[in-house]
Amino acid sequence: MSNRLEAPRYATMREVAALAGVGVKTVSRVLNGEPNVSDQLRERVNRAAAALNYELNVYAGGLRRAGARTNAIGLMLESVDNPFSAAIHRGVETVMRRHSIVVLAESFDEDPGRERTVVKDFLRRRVDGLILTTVSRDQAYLSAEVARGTSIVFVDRPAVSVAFDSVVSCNFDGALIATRHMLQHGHRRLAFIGGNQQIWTLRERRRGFLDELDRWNIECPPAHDVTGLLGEEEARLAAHAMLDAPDPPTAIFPTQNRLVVGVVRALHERGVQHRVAMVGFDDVELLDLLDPGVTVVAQNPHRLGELAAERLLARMARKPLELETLRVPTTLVTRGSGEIPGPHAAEVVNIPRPMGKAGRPSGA
Amino acid sequence: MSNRLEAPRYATMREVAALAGVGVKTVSRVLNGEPNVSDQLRERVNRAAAALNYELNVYAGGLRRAGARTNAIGLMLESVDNPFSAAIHRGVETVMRRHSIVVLAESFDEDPGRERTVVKDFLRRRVDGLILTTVSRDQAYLSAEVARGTSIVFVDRPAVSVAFDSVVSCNFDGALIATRHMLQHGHRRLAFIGGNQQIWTLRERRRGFLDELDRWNIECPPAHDVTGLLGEEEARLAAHAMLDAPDPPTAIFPTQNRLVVGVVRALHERGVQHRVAMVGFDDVELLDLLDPGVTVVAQNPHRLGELAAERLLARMARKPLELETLRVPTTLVTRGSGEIPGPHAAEVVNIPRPMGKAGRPSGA
DNA sequence: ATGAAAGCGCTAACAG
DNA sequence: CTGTTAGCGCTTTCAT
Repeated sequence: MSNRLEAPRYATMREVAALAGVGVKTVSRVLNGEPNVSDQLRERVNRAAAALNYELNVYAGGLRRAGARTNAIGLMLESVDNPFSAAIHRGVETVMRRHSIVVLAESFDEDPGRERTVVKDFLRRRVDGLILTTVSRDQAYLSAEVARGTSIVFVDRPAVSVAFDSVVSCNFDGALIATRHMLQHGHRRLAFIGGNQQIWTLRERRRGFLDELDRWNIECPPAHDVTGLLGEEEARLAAHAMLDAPDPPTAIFPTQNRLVVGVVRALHERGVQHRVAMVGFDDVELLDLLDPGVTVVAQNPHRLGELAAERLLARMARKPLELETLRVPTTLVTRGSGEIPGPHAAEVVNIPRPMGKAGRPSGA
Repeated sequence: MSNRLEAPRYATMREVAALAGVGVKTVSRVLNGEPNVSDQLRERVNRAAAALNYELNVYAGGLRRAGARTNAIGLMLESVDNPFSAAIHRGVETVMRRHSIVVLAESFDEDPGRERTVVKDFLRRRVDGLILTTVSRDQAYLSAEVARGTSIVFVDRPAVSVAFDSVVSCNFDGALIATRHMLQHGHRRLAFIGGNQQIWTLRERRRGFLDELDRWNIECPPAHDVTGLLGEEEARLAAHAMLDAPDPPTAIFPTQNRLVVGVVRALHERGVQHRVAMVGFDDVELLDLLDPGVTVVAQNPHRLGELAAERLLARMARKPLELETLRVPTTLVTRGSGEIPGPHAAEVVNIPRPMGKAGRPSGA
């Protein structure tokens, strides 16, 4: 007696064919916009489909179709919720939409365990390609995919153990420029504030920081080289701790959007935002309206997403391309906090030339 | 001679069965964790599957399985890129992950045309349910889905023409409280800054604003009741225009995250952020660190997402539930900008009691 | 405990 | 131009 259906009931092509009084293949032709159907039948089929509220089943079709494409790709991000990830997501979506490809996005929260689960899930859904941000040191679990011919592009962080295309920001360069900027403004006691050392971007940024200090023959004491911070709150506390300790830094370099916010908070809480300089890595909305405005090295996550998507499409089309790591430039955006003069501001003209180790002239 | 495959090549169950020397059904049993397989065969199958790098094809299975579920839901958002939408997305994902359900998120950019495309796309992929944010006045295109038994929940904005469950914020209440807050601080010339009037949330917020003004017997001149603004930049310009005109508002009420940022910018550009009051609708990161801090009515988009997801799961499970609109409270967060005293601050005790029209005592 | 056969909804490959 | 048949990869059904 009960008419309650346990699951939504979709009409089938066979039912549409029956109602229209035609063969199934004719229905398939009409609904897929194929040629060789008379206007009359076309009309009848459309009418029947509408009457039955028919919707094509893309997966049933794909099953039979040669080289079965699902017209879906998998996108693994740190978190769909993080503005940086979300911008990548939008960039990917924008490009994929032009090709009627759907984006399956999943957060993996920097958890290597979840990383495998998510990828496995994508594969079981037979996505046509993968765009991945990862933390795993060991990406051997992907080598099977290489053999199979799955198209994969890494975004934000390059692949480690296997050779895939990658699209990344110029992390090293950005960090180096930020560091030089602080040095040129007379700072010598700089502090590095960073996240998980497992993450490639962090290591690159730290390398840029230390390299530049090295060129200036400056040591960074361990107390001013803090990594492993998990978020805004930890960065805030770390900044407070540093500034409470003897010989505090005169300039701070937080190297991730969440950490930038944490450090800004600490400086404002102590009311030293006009005395202690800072340059952040990653731009965050409203940073320009703070007093002082916060100088940052800005990335272009939307562009990262677009490029990764375009690269993936090329791979999926089996274009013969060399393996490549595309690098998206970073930009120093000066707003005040990074231009607060340090104790050595007067000596600026006398600093070692920032080129080559130990002050050697470039090209020597 | 060429071995280059045009598409990734996945091993089939049949191949695994052949290699393991068993029947296909046995492979199916093992790989789906079904009982009634001897340890010996189980072991052999797993070995063969690993050797062939086999991955289950969820869609092929679902085709035959009764009540075929895809374990995917469709989530339509304004933009995956908008922090508000992204927080909803994360809330939905968090809940769905616990049920091994994947979220297919798509941006529709407040475009009614795209709205239909996206929903159609979801249906063709046979998602198990839909969580939708919409602009369309006419949602008749969904009535077919009701008939079919598709589970649908609306989030952020309720369904208009058809009866579905909805999960929304207390927009009216929030706007009313924000308005009262400004009035109680001595402001009488308030300005409303809003987006697309098509959008329900905007209309609710405007209604809350005008209702409260009405209780205080205050008129809002058309020049101070601006809607249809498309983003940060338009809001910024609108605020500038208002403040340039005669009889400028002494307090401004931008009613959306993008618009809040635009107005804040305008106030800072003119250097009047300490003279002109403002209360925003929607919280935005770093608003608390501005000078003055920006008072807002905060929503809880993550919670909206969680509730919508839970409701959808209940619907998908065919639980017998009444149609319902769940309301998530909004919170006034005072930070300074909303507490700037207005010209009538001294009269605060003499204002009409803010209850009932025309100052009538409540309950009369 | 195991597997052969049928069939999910669709399209490829052929007839007519 | 139109329709029939087979079969995509899997699970159901039902023997063994």
